[in-house]
Amino acid sequence: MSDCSSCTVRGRAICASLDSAELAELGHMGRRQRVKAGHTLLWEGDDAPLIANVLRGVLKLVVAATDGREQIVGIVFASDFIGRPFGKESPYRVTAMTDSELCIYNRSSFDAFAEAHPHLQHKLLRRTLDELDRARYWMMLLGRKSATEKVASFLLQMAERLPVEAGEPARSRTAFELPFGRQQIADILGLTIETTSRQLTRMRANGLLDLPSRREVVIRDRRAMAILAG
Amino acid sequence: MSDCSSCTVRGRAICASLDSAELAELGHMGRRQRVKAGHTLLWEGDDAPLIANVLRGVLKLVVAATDGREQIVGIVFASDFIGRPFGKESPYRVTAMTDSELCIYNRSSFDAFAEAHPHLQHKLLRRTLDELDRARYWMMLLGRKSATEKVASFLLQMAERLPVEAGEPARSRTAFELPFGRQQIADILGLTIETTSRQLTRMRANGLLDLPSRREVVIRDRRAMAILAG
DNA sequence: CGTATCGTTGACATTCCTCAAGGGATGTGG
DNA sequence: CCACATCCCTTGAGGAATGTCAACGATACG
Repeated sequence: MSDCSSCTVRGRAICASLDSAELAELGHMGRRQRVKAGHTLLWEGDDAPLIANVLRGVLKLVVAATDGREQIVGIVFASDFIGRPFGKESPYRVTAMTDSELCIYNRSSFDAFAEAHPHLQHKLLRRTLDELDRARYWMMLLGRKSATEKVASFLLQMAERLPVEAGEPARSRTAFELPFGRQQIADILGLTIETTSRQLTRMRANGLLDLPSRREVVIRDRRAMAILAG
Repeated sequence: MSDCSSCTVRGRAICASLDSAELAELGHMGRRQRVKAGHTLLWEGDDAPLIANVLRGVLKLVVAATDGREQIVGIVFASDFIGRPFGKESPYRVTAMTDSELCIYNRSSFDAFAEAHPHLQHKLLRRTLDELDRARYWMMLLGRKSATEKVASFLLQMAERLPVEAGEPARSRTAFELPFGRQQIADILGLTIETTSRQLTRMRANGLLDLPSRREVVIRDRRAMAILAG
């Protein structure tokens, strides 16, 4: 992998902190890999031997209870990174939700490289802080919001966070295609698939939404949706 | 504040990464401050003008919904740090739960110092990664566990994380005093105070617990508790 | 066209929350 | 030292929200 300079996420990923010499060095250590939707990269309790940048696709981070109940604890988009730098085992499973393309590094090499490149660590730190804020907001949603509020919050957040395809305005977007099905929405919100489905059906009945196909969503009344989100 | 070398959390806080010259420089920037239980240091939406190390005491990070429902999204113990380095507003309220002692820095000075001291950023990064893992585990608890499982998990985690007083073995501890009341336990677990109380009462009735006083807990059957925790 | 997967809907069960009352500890003033 | 107030916790009864189980419908795919 030598063409980091033409990378699709160059400028957005943590590598943006590197100059071209450093980039060449890092590029030498990494390899590009495609993974199919459904493929699991890292298992819960694994020694987490890899760090990766996401070039394309959407992945989920999953924590499972002993009896199989699952909670999605993070969603990873293009330009985000995956893995647990500095030697701890992965506390969650990482699974691709769509066909994805990654830029993978051996963890120990990556760690060593990071130690030697403070700018990279700085980027990592900022990203991790942002991710922590997001996780904490989500804790409030999981602990304190009703099913309706959860679904409304989820849709609004997806409208903002979902990667924009070719030349749409990012903020005002109101129609989008979710990269996941009902069960996965339920696993994100800490609900059952049935409750999730009923909430969506009701929102459609109330004219807040259109659901043109299984995974497409059109928010018709953003204002009302924001009120529902609590 | 000049006696960082004799600091109670020297060696455990992020400052452990600094040599004595650097420590002196940082010590120059900071000031010690005591805060009373109940005092709020940082408000949700604040510009988060400070970074602090906790020398003593326990603080909570709280996210509130628009209507006042509260979720505790983090608990901060001695040697942990508070605040949002690198310029974002605080997404949560920070309130002392016990009388506490802090070592406070102006954020912009701290940021500048951190930029110049990669070791410090490295420590910050490691801590933030650990905290993120903890937050994500808690997301699973909030989204997928029952009231009983939540309370049991909470007690076990407190037995491990609560600071140890004078010369007790850290791991095997089974009796401890919680630094918070029932309402705050409820706010940590995403439950109501009544449900929390009922769970504790039931565990006591089943011989899993003793509750010698309002805030004291003695785990009598750790094994059974671990099973209840799911 | 048939089959598998996913989503929706309904009936019912359960958990947890809400509202209300009472109990126990702690602190204060008399 | 006692009476009283306050705060926090516990307990109970009833209800609402969500989960469970089951059947059916729709969509995608071979």
